[in-house]
Amino acid sequence: MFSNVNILRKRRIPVTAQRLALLRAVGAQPHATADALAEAVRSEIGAISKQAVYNTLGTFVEKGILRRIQPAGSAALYEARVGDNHHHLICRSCRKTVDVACVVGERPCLKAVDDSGFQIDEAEVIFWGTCSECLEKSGAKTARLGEPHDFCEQTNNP
Amino acid sequence: MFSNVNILRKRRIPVTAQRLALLRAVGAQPHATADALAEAVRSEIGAISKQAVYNTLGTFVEKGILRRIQPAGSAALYEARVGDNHHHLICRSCRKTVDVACVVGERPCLKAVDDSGFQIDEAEVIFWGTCSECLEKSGAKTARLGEPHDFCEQTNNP
DNA sequence: GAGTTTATTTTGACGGAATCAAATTCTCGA
DNA sequence: TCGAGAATTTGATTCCGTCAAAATAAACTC
Repeated sequence: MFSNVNILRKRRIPVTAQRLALLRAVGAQPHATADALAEAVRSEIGAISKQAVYNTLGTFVEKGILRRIQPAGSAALYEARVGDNHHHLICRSCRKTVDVACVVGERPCLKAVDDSGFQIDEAEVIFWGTCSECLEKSGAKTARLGEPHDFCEQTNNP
Repeated sequence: MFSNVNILRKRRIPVTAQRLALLRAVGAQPHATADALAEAVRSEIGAISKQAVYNTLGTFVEKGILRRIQPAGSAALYEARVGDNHHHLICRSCRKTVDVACVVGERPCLKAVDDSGFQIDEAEVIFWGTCSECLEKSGAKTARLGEPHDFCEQTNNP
C-alpha cells in the first residue's frame, strides 16, 4: 500500500481510498474488466461507484500507470504491466487472455510500415485463437488453420 | 451488380435486394460502420432495417466476403478487402482509418510467439497514431510524445 | 409456373458498456 | 484548520449490438 501511494503521489494524482483499492485490484487480477475490478474493490472497501471506476481507470491509463486492452466483442480489460512491450492472445471461445512476449523486440513495427503520414505511437497486436482447454473440449479440431492470417514482421532479420 | 450476385450464389447465400445493396455500399466506402452502410443502402433502395444490416454483415464476415475491424472505442468497421494480408492505421483524434500493407516478410508471427498452447488463427494488428491533418491542426504539436504511451517508454534499449 | 419449404426481413423491445451532468464529498496545500 | 479545486456519487442517457416473434421473400420441387 505504501508503494501504491507513491505511484500516485509521484504523478500528482490525489490519493483516495478508491484509487488505492483499484490499484490493488488491478495488481491482483490481470486482464480484468472495469466491472470485475469494481466488484473486487467492493469486497475490499465496501463500495465504489461505477463512475469512479471509469474515471479512475481512465486517469491511470492516461498517466501510464495502467494499460487498457479492448478486444472486439467484450468490455475493456485493464492490466498493470506497462512499459514492457507485450501483446495478447485471446481464446475465442472462453475469452481467456494471456500475455505474449513481443517477437520483434523493441517497438515492433512502428517505423517499418508505410505510415501514410501518420505519427504512430502504438502498435496493438492481438492474437486470436483457441486455448488448449477449449481445443480439447471441442475434440482437438484443427479447423481454422487452413487460412492463416499472417502478420508479418517488418524486420526480416531473425 | 452481376458479379455481386455471383459472389452470393457461389456461396449459397440467398440473393436479396438488401444484400446486394450492402455489398455495393461496402465496396463504395471502405472502413464504414454498420450505421453508415445502412444509410448508404437507404439512399439507394429506400429502406433497410437495422437488424438486416447486422445479420447480413455478420453473414458476409462468416463467409469470408467481408472483414470486420473493431477498433477500441468505436463501432465495428467493414471492408471488402479480404484475403490479402493488410492491417490498419487509425488516427486517434479524427478516427481516419487507412490500410497498411503488410511488408511481406515471409514470416508470419503466428508461430514465432510462445503460443501458450493456443491454436492461433489470426493476428490482428492496429497501429494507433495521429494523421498528418490532425498533426498540423494541433500546431505540429509533439504533445503526446511527452508522455509516451506505454511501451515506447521503457523499451529504449536495443 | 404454382405451391411448399426454408430463410430473410421487419418491428420493437432489450442488454451491456461507457459517458454525461449535477450535486455532494473529499483531498491537499496554504 | 480552512478553502479551493478535484474526486465521488447518483441517476439519466447514449451508443452499439442482440433477441424474439411475426411478416415477407427467395429457392426448390413438381
